[in-house]
Amino acid sequence: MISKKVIERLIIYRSFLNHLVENKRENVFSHQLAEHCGLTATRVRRDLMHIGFIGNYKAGYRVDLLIAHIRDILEPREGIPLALIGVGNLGRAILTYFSRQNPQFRLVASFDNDPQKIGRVIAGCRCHDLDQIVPILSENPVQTAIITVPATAAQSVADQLVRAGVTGIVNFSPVSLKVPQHVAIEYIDFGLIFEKVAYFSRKSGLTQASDKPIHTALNGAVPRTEASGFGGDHEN
Amino acid sequence: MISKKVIERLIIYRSFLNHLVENKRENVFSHQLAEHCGLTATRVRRDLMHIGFIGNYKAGYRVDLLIAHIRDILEPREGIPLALIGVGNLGRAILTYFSRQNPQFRLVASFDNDPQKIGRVIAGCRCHDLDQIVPILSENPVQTAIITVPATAAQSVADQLVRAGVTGIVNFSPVSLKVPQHVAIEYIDFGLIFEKVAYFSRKSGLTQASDKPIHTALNGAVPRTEASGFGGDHEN
DNA sequence: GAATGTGAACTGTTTCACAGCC
DNA sequence: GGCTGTGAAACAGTTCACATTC
Repeated sequence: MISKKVIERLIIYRSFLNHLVENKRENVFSHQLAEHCGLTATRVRRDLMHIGFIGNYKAGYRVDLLIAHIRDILEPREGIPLALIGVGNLGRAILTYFSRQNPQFRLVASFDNDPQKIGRVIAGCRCHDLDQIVPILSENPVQTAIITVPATAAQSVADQLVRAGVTGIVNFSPVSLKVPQHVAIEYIDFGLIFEKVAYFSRKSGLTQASDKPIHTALNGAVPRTEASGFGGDHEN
Repeated sequence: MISKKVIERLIIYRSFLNHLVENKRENVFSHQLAEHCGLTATRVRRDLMHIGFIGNYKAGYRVDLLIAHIRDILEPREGIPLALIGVGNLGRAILTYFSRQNPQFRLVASFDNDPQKIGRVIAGCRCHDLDQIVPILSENPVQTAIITVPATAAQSVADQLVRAGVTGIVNFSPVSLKVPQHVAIEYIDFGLIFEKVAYFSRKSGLTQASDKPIHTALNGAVPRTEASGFGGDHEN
């Protein structure tokens, strides 16, 4: 079983590798990958060793083969089906992100309890009634769902999702959810993140060149070619 | 120096503790905190020990004292000043989040390069020209900034922020940023997160009750009782 | 010489197990 | 008995150091 951190880095590697392909680069050294992804060369080599990818003593790693190898692990098929619950401001920002970007994901359905939204197509995705999660996801099965409803509704939404067969949840609401053990869950709590970084900002300010590198580097990342960030719905 | 993970959990504890205060609860046991925050009782006790908070053998921990103790560490004053760069869909969602919620944060300024937005007040915050980051943040100093611009612009924005004295960045764009060591940085790459969870969703579906704990719990709480599903959660 | 591949050491985090307290 | 506090063990993740290959 590949750990969460390795999976994260594979995604980051792939992003940079795609970049290299566009530039017609055929090979890459571990230290180049490292440099671009904000890691050490050793860690890169460990990761590649871990997934059983073999390089070449002279030329480093074949870009195309490595991309294929990572693809085999992540199995992205033609599009990862997702469902979004909660079409508020954040939910809409996410919908927009999908409608413009990455064909890598496929938004199957969205849900909300606002009568104004139910039935409408918002950012390219039809919005259904919250109560319809189970029936609709039974017809259009989805393994992964995104929760962007208010904290008070989150647990009940999660329960429905689990009943609908969802096995992975990205939870943007600031509450801890109780889900069965087989369900993977990732928490993105903006308030928590901002406060955490603010804490270390303050410390950095005081300590200056302190004991250790401070970087929190949650996800590390890389020039994802096609993916423009996404706050900006303007320019590029 | 308190580690990132402990800081995260302190924020989570505080959230539940505030809840307890509302319900007039005066004391709390480590296993209750653990239960609610998706952790183990040992880990809670370790954290409290780590920050030097002492409980009572009979009654557990005093809620009010613990809140005060955590507040002293996080120093939230009357409001953490923040700046937002990139008023696209995500940026607006974040602005709305602040204007409705937590007086804990104070959005000092927002920036964008869209002439349609510059000069306007959006979601309660005046939007300035991207080029004005340094002068405006020099007058209204901010230690922490949020980047929600497209990937192509992210590095140049980060450079300006650093020049303006920012020591902490939350980066929503999917690129690795080069910043001086004293700058704390946290990456939130939606695409990466969705794909990661999708990966483990698939694995969970197949493996069922497999080897190891499942929850990815990027930022915090994890509903966990015991060993469950997949390879390790650690760090983030 | 400049890469990769990898055992071994190290660091950070979590859990175990149990002493001490009420 | 059920709680806290904590040394010690276990574990995961990272880095070091170096043998190996071209």
